[in-house]
Amino acid sequence: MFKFGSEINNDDEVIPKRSKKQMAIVERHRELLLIAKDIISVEGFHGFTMDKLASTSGYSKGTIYNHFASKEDVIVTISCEALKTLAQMYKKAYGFEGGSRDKVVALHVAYRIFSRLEPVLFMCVLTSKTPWVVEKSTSENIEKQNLAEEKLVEIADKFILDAIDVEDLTLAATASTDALIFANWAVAFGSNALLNNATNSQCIQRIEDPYSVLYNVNIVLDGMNWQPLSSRRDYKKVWREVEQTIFADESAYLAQIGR
Amino acid sequence: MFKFGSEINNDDEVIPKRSKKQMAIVERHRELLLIAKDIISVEGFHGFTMDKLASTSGYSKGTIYNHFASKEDVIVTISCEALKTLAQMYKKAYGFEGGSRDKVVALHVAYRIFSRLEPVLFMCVLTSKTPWVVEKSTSENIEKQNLAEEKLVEIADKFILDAIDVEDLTLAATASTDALIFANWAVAFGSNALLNNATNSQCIQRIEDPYSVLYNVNIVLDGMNWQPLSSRRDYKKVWREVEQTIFADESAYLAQIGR
DNA sequence: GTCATTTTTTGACTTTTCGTCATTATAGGC
DNA sequence: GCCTATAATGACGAAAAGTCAAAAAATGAC
Repeated sequence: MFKFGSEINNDDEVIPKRSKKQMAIVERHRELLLIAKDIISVEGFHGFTMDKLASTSGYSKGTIYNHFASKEDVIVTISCEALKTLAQMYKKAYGFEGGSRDKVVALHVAYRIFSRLEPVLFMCVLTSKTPWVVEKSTSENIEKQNLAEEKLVEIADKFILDAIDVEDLTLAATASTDALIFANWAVAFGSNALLNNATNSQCIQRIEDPYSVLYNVNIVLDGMNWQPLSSRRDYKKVWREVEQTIFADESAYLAQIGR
Repeated sequence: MFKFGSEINNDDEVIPKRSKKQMAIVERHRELLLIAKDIISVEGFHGFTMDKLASTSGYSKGTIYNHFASKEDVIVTISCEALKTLAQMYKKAYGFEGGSRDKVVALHVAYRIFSRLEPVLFMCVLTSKTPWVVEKSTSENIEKQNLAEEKLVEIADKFILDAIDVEDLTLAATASTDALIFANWAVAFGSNALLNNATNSQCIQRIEDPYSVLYNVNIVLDGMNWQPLSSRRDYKKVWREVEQTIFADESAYLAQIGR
């Protein structure tokens, strides 16, 4: 469904001239990430070993280690690509026809769909934030991940600036757009992380509502006084509309595999 | 500062009769967890090995494995104890003299202080939610962790029920207390996880406000329409008051070590 | 096309650490 | 003081991470 590092024709990725050989290396890099993802999804993080990655891909261990500094580095790299994929989905959400708040809802739909569509990628992002992984990755890779994260923040920024522009949202003197992004990010990250992982928690089982993320999002956006408030507009409908228009393929696929 | 599993005289822990030998085992269990925490805090999750735990504690490897099924099991057990410690802090927060919303602020102060005071414990909770760890722990231990989590939820429930009682908060027909707990939990979990881990994120660096968690909490509580709204009461002051009264010792300690 | 040079690949090897288990030690009842 | 159940030990096997000298392949000058 998603291709790692597929070079979408957007201005924010400068593609340097590469020799045929270097192209092959880049190609293999992608291939390896894809295989790694598959192994993780079938055998878990522990079942995923560098030996397995080597034997499954058909390359030798040394070659694998030419691409990645460590096993953990593979995880961080996957997380980077995941963030790039997410960025694409955010851009798509930005294109949703609707009010400024509708668009933010679309953004959260994108995040939720992503987390269900690619649980392994989502887990990689989560796991990459863990010292267990950070401790063993190269600083360059961590840097790359931060950059990818920053791009995501930039996109999120546009949603907020637009809302301020059309006066659906007023920035309090004390708050920055960063603070608002942070609030959205925190609630989305927290909600999705808990929903995807703490599924054996009684509290979360009791909710079992497909719109529980939306409830939290509504609370946060109402709290920001982002117009129109949830009492005056049916955001469940908006959520569904987003699912059925710009993310129709993804939603259909999710429904089909029953997730 | 905190003792693992210190048997506080509360009704929710039944202490069965134990022989002297069994007492010694329980005692050692605590000792081992404390040592494990120290190793992790100094050498990280990778520097923490079962051999090191054995040699540092002076016990043999076999004995260590009598206590814990695996390395990951140690993490989950620490996380359990962390949740119990947190529960104590939540109870303390519940005792804060003030309105229902003041108390919730106290609850979030507790969470924030805990995450700064015991970053390793906090990381263990986060890491325990990761498949990397879950995959390798015994199901009993995971069950224990869920139970500990559920107790936390029970305490949180009281804050909300009280607020409904005094009509500071009205439960919408669609929402359950679980949903409200989930919203608070998600924002607290997300905010603290991101603040503690994504410190190299530009977006988060730009915030650098000690009250950024409070901003998010205010947004969420305002969004729930929890009275009095943040526009009508200075919750920064409440936050400070909580820090300086019921968590005075912890705050002083944090200030002292500059964290 | 060929040879020299650079780059890449390989997989055997070392190291590390997890987890096991047969053996040894100990505590406590009689 | 003896006996049995329980716990402790650490040598050992297995698994996986990570390394590196040697082999192979690509490149480019002539």
